[in-house]
Amino acid sequence: MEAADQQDLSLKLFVVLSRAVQTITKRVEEDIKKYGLNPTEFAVLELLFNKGDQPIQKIGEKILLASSSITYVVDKLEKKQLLARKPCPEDRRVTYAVITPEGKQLMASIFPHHKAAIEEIFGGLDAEEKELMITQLKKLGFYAKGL
Amino acid sequence: MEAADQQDLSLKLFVVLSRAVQTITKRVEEDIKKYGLNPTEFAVLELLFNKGDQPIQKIGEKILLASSSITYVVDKLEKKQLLARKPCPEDRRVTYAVITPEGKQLMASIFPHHKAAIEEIFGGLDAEEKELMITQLKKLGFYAKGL
DNA sequence: ATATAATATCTCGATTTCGAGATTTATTGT
DNA sequence: ACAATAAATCTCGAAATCGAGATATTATAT
Repeated sequence: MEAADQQDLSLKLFVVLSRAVQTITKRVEEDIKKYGLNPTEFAVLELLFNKGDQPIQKIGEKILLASSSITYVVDKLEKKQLLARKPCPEDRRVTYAVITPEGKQLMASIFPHHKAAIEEIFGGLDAEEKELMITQLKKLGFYAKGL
Repeated sequence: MEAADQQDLSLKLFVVLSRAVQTITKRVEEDIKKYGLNPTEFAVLELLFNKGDQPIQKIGEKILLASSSITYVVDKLEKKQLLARKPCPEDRRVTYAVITPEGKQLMASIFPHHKAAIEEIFGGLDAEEKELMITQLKKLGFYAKGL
């Protein structure tokens, strides 16, 4: 194949990928908004809910957010009483974000609906197609990351 | 397959998809930043460069940006002399965004590098795999949009 | 013909995110 | 032990985006 055609194919994939993700993300955000949270707040709570308490620093790494942004989101969730800050005794530079009982309760009531919503949004593909896409996306992401 | 497993699979696909796109987007944005533009500015200029002059309204539809945000971006590009506003004589509600010679020159010098950068970023898949992924993503996006 | 609807753009205030740099604490090298 | 370096968090100002609503113009329905 010509090099120019290859480039056009990659460009097209990039466009289609961006479009699909924008559409899907919009749907997911609509779903999350129903629960009174924005996507970032939800991501933080989901992390704490499913993976346990985290140093504030780690949250930023996991959900790819700048440290200053994390401070902002954690402040908001703290005001909403959905999480609390807890100083780390071993390393006094570190502060843990700890999900509160209210936060747990909220997530426990939200998460099943959230999963069902995503299942619906991804209904365009069957199980086998999803498996394959996961494999291919991992390959793609892995390669892009290593550049 | 159990319904719960299906949900887990969709959730996993959502996570992998989001991650891959975040990684890829970050690479592409790094590339664009080199040219002194942010992703939105680039998207607007690319649209005008490749598809010709557009009513401001249309730009928002194409790149999925709120009208107030379009005004902001067009203002910035106008200040940079990369585009100009031109009133539409037939419909006086409409203002066209018109790429300037400087804008064209910039895009002409940027676009080949941009395409090459994307080709490199998507190097993890061969042509056949890209074709398939395009097909599947379209299916996914089409379905999600129709919900 | 005229009132009503719709459309295109813009303004304004609020939200979210970022980057640079400050502060505090821990680790490392000498 | 001490200085230099690294790490975690926060503050601050700027940038980008949004939604609600204002304004001007066009289209529609009576």
